[in-house]
Amino acid sequence: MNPADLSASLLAVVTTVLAGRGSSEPVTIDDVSLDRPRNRDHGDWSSNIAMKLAKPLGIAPRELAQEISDALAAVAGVASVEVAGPGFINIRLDAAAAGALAKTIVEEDAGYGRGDLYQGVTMNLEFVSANPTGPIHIGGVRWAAVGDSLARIFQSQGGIVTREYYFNDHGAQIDRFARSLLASWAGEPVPDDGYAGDYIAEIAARVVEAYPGELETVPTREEVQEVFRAVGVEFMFADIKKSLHDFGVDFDVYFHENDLHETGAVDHAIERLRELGAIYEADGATWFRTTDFGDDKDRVVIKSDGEYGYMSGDLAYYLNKRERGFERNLIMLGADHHGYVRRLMAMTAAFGDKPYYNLEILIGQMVNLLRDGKPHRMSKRAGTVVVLEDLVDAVGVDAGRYALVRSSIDSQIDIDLDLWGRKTNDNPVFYVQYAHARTRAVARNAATSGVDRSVFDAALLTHESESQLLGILAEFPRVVRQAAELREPHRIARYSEELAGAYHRWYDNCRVTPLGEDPVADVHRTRLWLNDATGVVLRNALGLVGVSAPERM
RNA sequence: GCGCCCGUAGCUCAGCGGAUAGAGCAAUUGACUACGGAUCAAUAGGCCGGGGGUUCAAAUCCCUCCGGGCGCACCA
Repeated sequence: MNPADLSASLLAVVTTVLAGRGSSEPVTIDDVSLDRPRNRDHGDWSSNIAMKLAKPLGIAPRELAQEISDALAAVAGVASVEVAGPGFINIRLDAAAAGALAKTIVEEDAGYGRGDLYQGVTMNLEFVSANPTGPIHIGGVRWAAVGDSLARIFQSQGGIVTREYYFNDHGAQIDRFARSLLASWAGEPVPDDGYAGDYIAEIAARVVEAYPGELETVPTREEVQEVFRAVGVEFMFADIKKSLHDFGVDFDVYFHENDLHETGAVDHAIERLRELGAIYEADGATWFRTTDFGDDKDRVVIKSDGEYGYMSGDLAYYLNKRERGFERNLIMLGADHHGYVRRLMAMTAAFGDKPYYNLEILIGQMVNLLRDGKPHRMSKRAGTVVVLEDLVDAVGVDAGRYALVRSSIDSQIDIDLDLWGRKTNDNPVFYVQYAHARTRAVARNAATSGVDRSVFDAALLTHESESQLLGILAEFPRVVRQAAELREPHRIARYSEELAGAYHRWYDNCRVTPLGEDPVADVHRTRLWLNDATGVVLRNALGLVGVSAPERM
């Protein structure tokens, strides 16, 4: 008896009760929501369906609740049902029905928690997309952790996911980068609009190293700058890729903006909009009438000097993704880009697509890194650069990813490098990882002591801490689904902490291996199933946030 | 001025209409000749920024004010 079964039973009961009252009120599985009450006195599961339906039916909530309750009590696996408060229906399962889940989980193993929310849906997740003009700053790193986790979650819901990195090798920022490299090489000061930072000198030196003694022979300064541009970008980009890879994030597609221009995709996109009547000329420029689709001002796509406006690349890129067959396109940006949402949604609508469906923009708030309680400034342009490697050096991949993924992207977060670098119990990631390592240690001890999984009798899982643990294990598939629907990986992380806590409490109360000379009994064998089930779910949960589940720590 | 996000325990943060608002850390007190003490048990700590409204029920939804962060180009 898992929550889905119980929901189905409840729905059947409610439908019958309503029919008996001559009501044709339509009720679906989504209406009969079941909650796990905080307070254990309120049962294993609780439903507010009676309070929701009472009003339209004109019945007293408690009266309706009682009727549903009486019918539900007869369902197999349900130990008791009572009506409480204003009309809550509190359900208690018998131990065997609740405990059966432990076996199910062990058998489903990596499959437990998967769902079919996005079965067969093609999804493109674009994130990080930092320009190769410097190291990735912490905002990009947040998305590396969260975006990759989202990808894993969508995949676990059957989505066909492409992780994509859009990189701008076309615009003026790259020009500035190239000029900065050139200036560094020539021993000149940083150009006014150039990039500072030690990495510029480093990259310049590597370019020189790649062409020993040759740069001096290049006739014009422009040509030298071209070398720095082409080779410098390549080096920078290779560094970025490697940093991300070391962080456990690999992309399926690295998309170059240049390709859009070279293949004429930009003109193609503008022509398409022109056919749709969304383009006009004014003040010598070409405009996209985004205000027809909810934007607050129209946007330039070809400037009066003949150059493409910034948005033209976005138009072409979006069309390109659609032409590549992606149904759902998600773009993850920092809070400093939230102003783009409206115009991109206008674009989506102008192309005849569905805003917030075919295209979604996720906005992540800023991250502050603290060291010794003092903020680190993060800007490629300023001297103090905090890069992915710094984070990994300070706290490691697991703690870094976990710290970034355990908070809602709507919240600005402060990450204390000292705290997250600590390998002690004030670091939540270790609390969870330790719980997993402990399930493995218990399993090893069980094997040594002759406890195996040859017997499973769920009715023996009667301890309060076992019922708590089972309740939390049962919730995992819903948590994953919800994380997918809401694009909120932090729910998985928080869930894993809750599960780890319940496991530690269970461990404290219920032994898997018998004490001393006590004989191995069925209760020990059955508990081993529960222990292993917890290990499976912790591993699956950590996997979804890209954090390792160690066998030992 | 307009727009997006945030304001919950000392700190970092959960809580997409439900019952007595939670976790971790920090504080205080306990538990190891018991499967790993990186653990557990207990205590203490809150006008959920203020004020209105909707609802049987609001931290949650709506309005408004205050406070903080980030944006509002023919720059990318």
